[in-house]
Amino acid sequence: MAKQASSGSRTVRGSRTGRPIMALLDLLGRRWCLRILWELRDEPLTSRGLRTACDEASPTVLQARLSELRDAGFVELGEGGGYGLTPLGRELCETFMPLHRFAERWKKS
Amino acid sequence: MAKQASSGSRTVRGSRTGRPIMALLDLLGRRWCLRILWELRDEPLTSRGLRTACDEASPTVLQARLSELRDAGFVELGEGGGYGLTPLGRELCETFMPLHRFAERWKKS
DNA sequence: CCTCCTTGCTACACTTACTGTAGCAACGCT
DNA sequence: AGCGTTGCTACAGTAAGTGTAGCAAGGAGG
Repeated sequence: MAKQASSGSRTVRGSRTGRPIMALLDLLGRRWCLRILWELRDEPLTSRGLRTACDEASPTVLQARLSELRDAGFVELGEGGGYGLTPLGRELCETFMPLHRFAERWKKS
Repeated sequence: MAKQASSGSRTVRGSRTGRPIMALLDLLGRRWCLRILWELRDEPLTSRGLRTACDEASPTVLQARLSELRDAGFVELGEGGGYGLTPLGRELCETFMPLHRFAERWKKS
């Protein structure tokens, strides 16, 4: 799995059109990505804490997603350890908050 | 790939907790899922039109995602052909609209 | 009727992505 | 020194996605 060194030119699947929304949809559409952002929504977690929160997902993917999310500038690793959202990441997470309500209504269908 | 017959008990990865938000995050986190919803945002598309819009993604996955999205009640197949969003799906799509703006700002980082 | 084109959809071999388990070096604590 | 964390990685096995080809059904026009 190739890692992006810079956040400038993201080589993401299905979006060589240059439209940033495509790059974002692609990034968010990777496994555990949305979940990670969701679990970090209100407090930083250690890598292992995150793994627990994410239903014991494989550390391989989790680490990969965390790298991608860090490259994207949504997540950062605190000095004393533990992953947390950057201001940008928090902003993105806010966008998803309506999903919670939607999901509750959706269940009842 | 197992299809869910009912939308009642979704057996989705990483969310056997019963929390519908987890099921939703899992569903949306599958490849091309967000993109499909995005491409259908303002008009129905035929299966081939959708494929074109989705950067010539494999029809196998596209068809799989469409089945899942139909089971979830977000997408429907019109009588004269062509996939479109259901009212519920449209509602979900509205939730993502702020992403567009966010993505534009994100690009500039 | 017959061809032609489009519809939704599927088969299948190939490649990539993810899983699950184990384990690493580095740091702090007692 | 001996623990118990931390972030992170290796690697074999399995699941998921890709790419190409092609199906049956339906409509349009000859």
